[in-house]
Formats: sequence, C-alpha cells, structure tokens
Amino acid sequence: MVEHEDRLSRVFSALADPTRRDMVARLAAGDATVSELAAPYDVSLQAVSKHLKVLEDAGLVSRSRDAQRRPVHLDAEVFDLMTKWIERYRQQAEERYQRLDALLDRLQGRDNDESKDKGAAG
Amino acid sequence: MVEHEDRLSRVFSALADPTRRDMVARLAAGDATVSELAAPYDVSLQAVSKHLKVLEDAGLVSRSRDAQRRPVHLDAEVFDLMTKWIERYRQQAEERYQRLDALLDRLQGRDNDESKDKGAAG
DNA sequence: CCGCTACTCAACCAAACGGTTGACAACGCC
DNA sequence: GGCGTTGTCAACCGTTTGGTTGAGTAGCGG
Repeated sequence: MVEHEDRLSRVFSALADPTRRDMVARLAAGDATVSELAAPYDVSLQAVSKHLKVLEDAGLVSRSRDAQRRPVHLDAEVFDLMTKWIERYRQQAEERYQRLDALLDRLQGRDNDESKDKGAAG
Repeated sequence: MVEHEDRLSRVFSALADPTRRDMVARLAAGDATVSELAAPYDVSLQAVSKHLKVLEDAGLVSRSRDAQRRPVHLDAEVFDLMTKWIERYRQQAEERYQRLDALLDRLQGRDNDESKDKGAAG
C-alpha cells in the first residue's frame, strides 16, 4: 500500500485511532496547543505530535503559529466527505431493503394461499 | 495497539482501506459471494476473505451459508454509529464557529470607528 | 546572548496489516 | 464415494504504524 491513495482513506484511517478521535472531540470544543492536547494522555509529546501530523495529512486539522506555540484547529469540512460517502451507501442499502420488503409483501399478497401453509420454508 | 478497543475504531479502520470500501459500495447494491466480491480485484481469494473478516468484525457485514457459498450481506446500521459520532463533533465545531462569527460581528459593530482606521494591522 | 518553553525531526523497535502460498474443510454433483 | 467448487485457516513476509528516546529548531523573556 505504497501510501494512502486517497483523502477518504486518510480520513478514515486517522479516525480509526481512539486517541486521535479523542483529540478531534476535544478540538471541536475549541483550538488547543500541542502540549494542551498531550496533557491527558500517557504518551510522549512526540507521539502526540505524530498523531497531529496524521490528522493534518487527513485534512482534519490545521496548525498555525503563535510564538512558540502551534495552535491546532479542527477543520470540520472534511467530515462532509465521510458523511457523504456513508450516507450514499446506507441509503442505497436501505432502499434495497425496502424494495425487498415491498416485494415480499407483494408475494405474500399474491400467494398468501401457499404462504399460509408453507411460508416457513427456507 | 493490542487489539482494537472499541467498535468505532474497528469500523473506521475497516473503511480506511479502499478495497474494503469498494466492497461495501458493491454490497450496498446487493449481497454477493466471496468469489463474486473477489473477481474485480487483483488479489488472492484468501486476501479477500481476510478483508471480509475485518468488515465482519467491525459489524459492517454478516455472512450466512448457502451450500459451499458464503453470501455476504451489508449491515448498514453500523453506519449510524459513525454518522452520529461525526455529526456530533461537526455540529459542535460549527456552533463554535458561529458563536465566534457573531462575536466578531458584535465587536465590529461596537468598535467600527477604530477598525475603519487601523483594521489592516497585523 | 543565554536559557527556558514549545515543539519537530530522526532513528529505532515491536506489533499490526495486507499480501502471499499451501493445506484442508464443507458441500453439491456425477 | 470421489471430484470439483467455494471458502477458511495457518505460516510466513515486507511495509506501515504507534510508540520510544535523543537531538535540534523557533521564539519569548531576562
């Protein structure tokens, strides 16, 4: 897998880690510096810095500069990319399910003579 | 990380792979067997089988039995889990953004005397 | 300018991931 | 009952990931 081929993969991959998800959750409440973000976790600052790089590469956060500090900001737009992907296939799956449901209804309506007797088959 | 600690991590992680996302996309159109799913990809059947295990462990698909075949079915409910997580923090981030926006508006309204003259500072 | 604070870069390591091949289990069919 | 089909399990392998430590950079404050 040479590298992550597309944005969507990077986003999903970034959010697959509970620490990173927690960071995103906290950043939703407001920007924070690297040390502030690192505080609650029992890992080195370098590890947190790496996590932030992953989030940044995924386009989920951006970092600016304030003296020595690097305030981290959540870019919520990328969420749309995921939501769209998810919704698309969920809807498709649901529609299919409903069509199947409707079909079963019709079959039952048409052949309810048989279904009454042998409906438990399969 | 020993193992994936929670469901959400497994789901995001499962969808971080483009092949698995493609499988989900195709399964949204209808159930399929392992070989059917494997056909378009240039990997072994075993690799596809592994991918399906990942999707199954994440609760994204379920597998039944039909003779030698193992039809794979998409379980779209898990999508809700993701959507809820995403929407929660996106909304939070957006609300924060709007509050900030409103605050800036108010500040501008109050001090527009100064901002007219020295607004280009920085 | 020196030192402290805040953070990043580089090298390294163990574990997990995605792929392979080989063996084998489950089932329908002749 | 043996054979082909369909799929899984196991062992192995190279790359990626998430963590570590050590060194270095950037900027403020005395």
